[in-house]
Amino acid sequence: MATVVKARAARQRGATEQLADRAEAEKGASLPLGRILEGDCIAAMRGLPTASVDMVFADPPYNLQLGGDLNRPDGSHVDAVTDAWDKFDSFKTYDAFTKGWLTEARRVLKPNGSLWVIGSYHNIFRVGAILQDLGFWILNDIVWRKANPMPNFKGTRFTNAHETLIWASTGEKARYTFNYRAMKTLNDELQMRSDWVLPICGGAERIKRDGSKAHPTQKPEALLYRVMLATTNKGDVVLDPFFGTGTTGAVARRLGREWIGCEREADYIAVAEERIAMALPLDESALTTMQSPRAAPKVAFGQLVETGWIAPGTEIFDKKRKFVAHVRADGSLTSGSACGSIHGLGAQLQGAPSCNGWSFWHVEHGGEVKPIDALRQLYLLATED
Amino acid sequence: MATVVKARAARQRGATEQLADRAEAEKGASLPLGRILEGDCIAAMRGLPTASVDMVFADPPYNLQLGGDLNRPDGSHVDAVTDAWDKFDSFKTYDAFTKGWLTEARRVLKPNGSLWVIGSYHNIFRVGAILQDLGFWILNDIVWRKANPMPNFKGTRFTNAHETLIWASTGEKARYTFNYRAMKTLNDELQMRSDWVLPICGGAERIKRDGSKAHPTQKPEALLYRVMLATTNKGDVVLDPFFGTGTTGAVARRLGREWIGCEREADYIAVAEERIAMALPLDESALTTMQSPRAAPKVAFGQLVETGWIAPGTEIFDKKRKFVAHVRADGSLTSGSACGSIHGLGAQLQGAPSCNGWSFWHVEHGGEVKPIDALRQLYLLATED
DNA sequence: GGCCTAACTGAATCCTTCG
DNA sequence: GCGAAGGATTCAGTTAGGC
Repeated sequence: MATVVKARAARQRGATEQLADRAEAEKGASLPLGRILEGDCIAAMRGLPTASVDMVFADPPYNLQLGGDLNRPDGSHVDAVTDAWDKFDSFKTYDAFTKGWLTEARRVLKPNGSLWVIGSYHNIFRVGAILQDLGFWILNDIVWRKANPMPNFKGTRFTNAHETLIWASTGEKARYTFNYRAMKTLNDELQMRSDWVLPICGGAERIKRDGSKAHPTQKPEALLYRVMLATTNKGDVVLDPFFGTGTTGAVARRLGREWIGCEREADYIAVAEERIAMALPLDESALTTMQSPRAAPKVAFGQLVETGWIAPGTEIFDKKRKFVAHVRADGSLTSGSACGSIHGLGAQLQGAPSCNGWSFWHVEHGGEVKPIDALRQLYLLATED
Repeated sequence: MATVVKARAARQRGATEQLADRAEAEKGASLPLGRILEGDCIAAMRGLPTASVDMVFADPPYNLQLGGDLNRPDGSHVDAVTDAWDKFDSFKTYDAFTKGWLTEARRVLKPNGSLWVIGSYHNIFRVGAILQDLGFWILNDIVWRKANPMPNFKGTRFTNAHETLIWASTGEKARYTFNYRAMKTLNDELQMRSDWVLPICGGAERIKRDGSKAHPTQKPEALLYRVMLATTNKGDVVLDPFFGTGTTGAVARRLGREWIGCEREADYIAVAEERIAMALPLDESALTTMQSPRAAPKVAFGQLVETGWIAPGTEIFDKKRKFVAHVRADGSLTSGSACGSIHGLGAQLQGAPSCNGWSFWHVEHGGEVKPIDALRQLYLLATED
């Protein structure tokens, strides 16, 4: 089904863009898809071609600046992030590091690709400001509201119960991917909001080695699932510069996306490779998602007239029958001295800046009053392959 | 009650600090308490003594950078923030402005005072980075989750459903005020989290002049109420450099805090003065409406799919197995050529006007057939706060 | 007054394609 | 790059008016 959609999309696109597609495919052949590049992520990204990936998901070090040890009220010790990779001398050092990897990420991204970064209040403000300075255009900030956060044991602050993600395109005019309909469906037919309630990663999902957690900041797969479903298409290439134990890779594989990871620590790489090998790709039918009308085949109103679904001369009207118009042979409408397309005349009569004629105009059909969009749906069903 | 706390605090502190308190009290006499300083806030703050206020609450311009007009799907026009005070040439200009007022705020704050700033993704990352650069120490970032945000009318992004507040002390070692007990009580004996669900300011609370809103971005009093209750004591001095229509002043008066405002626009000052004069100190009945109920644990079907409780591709069916469908990656269902949400497809297949998908659809789970609602209950139990 | 429905509103970086 | 035309797009809450 997804291939059908893709083929249809290709048919509707110009020859130039198809050539670009082929060029991309060839470049893709040289991309290290499904591989973890060992070493510093900036160096690793330098080896990737410019404008070659569709999305970057980054979970950089948070620069937590933790003080001494922390104990719970019962005296037990809290296992904090004390790894060397989270240590920076100063904000200046952290900023330079951030600017470095963001610059490479920007180069590697396709013009219509997008960037995701996750962080906490320790680092996210610096990351956000720097990515704006580099020319990224913020589309949303997303709050991951943790269903079960660690409490503040000392009672000195509010429970830190969320993390922040930034979603950004490469620039103001970029045409990024957003699967609006799939998100709306995922959220019980309400628009998906900028605050996401998801549990933290624990239980069976949390990877352990020798009885303790394999990585201190493993993200839940559900988070990556929503990110990828929302802002990539099947077959897209997702790059994660801070791969860790490979959550991005595991979810990408499940969702039929390609992936590339960068990681410095050999231990994490070993865990990630084993983990991704076990991730089961979903089959085609499960991967199909609800499509926006934007992606559906276009039906012009004139087509319904030509094929006899609506006869020329038919009277059509708005829901309250405040306005009445007649259909002409070319699919245009007349109402008194005014005329125009279904959209244009609807807007004109209402004095509105725009109007969706498909839902505005109604017609009597089989004894019932229906919006003309209902006829379009019937037409589509009847002419389906 | 608050005085008791204060007395205890005084007893526990040294003689030097008590002297400092007395010095502060004398300085306080010269502070323009309960007054709105007209003009630019940086200039106004320069007239205030160093280390003289206990808290700064700032709601600076967000630098929204809006494009053209926006209309709702019904054709109505969205009344946007187009005021001159929100216009900046560039990020550089905005940063300089931000650094200017934050520097003065820092000087005016007492060593153990704290700073609050509210913003959106347009500006908050810049504000956060700059205040860190100035030496402020972030204590929490707080997410105001709007119960009723404006939707994204064009379906191009996630609904921007929150704003972010930063709470910071003057430095890492500062002994800031945090009324832990009061917050826990306000939150039904659970620690107050970093995400607050509150309605936007509307209805009777929204101040109008000549039938239209007096200020485009009036904040709800409930927000200020929680901020002040959490991080100031009775009698503390609260400074608001962007006073607007005086929400900070009105809440300060009600809660027995002193306040100082800065505001450039004479129109806003007039509104604020009238408003604060009418604010009744400690209106207990209003207090109850301030306590928002905890976010209703609403779970969308898609969330069960994302979190792996129901895998994409899973077969689900009605009780009599008359209808069978398969789950897709976005939480939609397919059955033959039909597809839709759990509710929509259920209705469609039965030819019914509506259907409760949660009780209609069943799934095999642990060898038993259960309605999917049972899985939702399990999920809720597992992720409960 | 009470109930029902229509109209209105909110810090918003809010379309796409073709000529 | 720009203008014109096609056509896709909303949620929770309050207020006002009709009956």
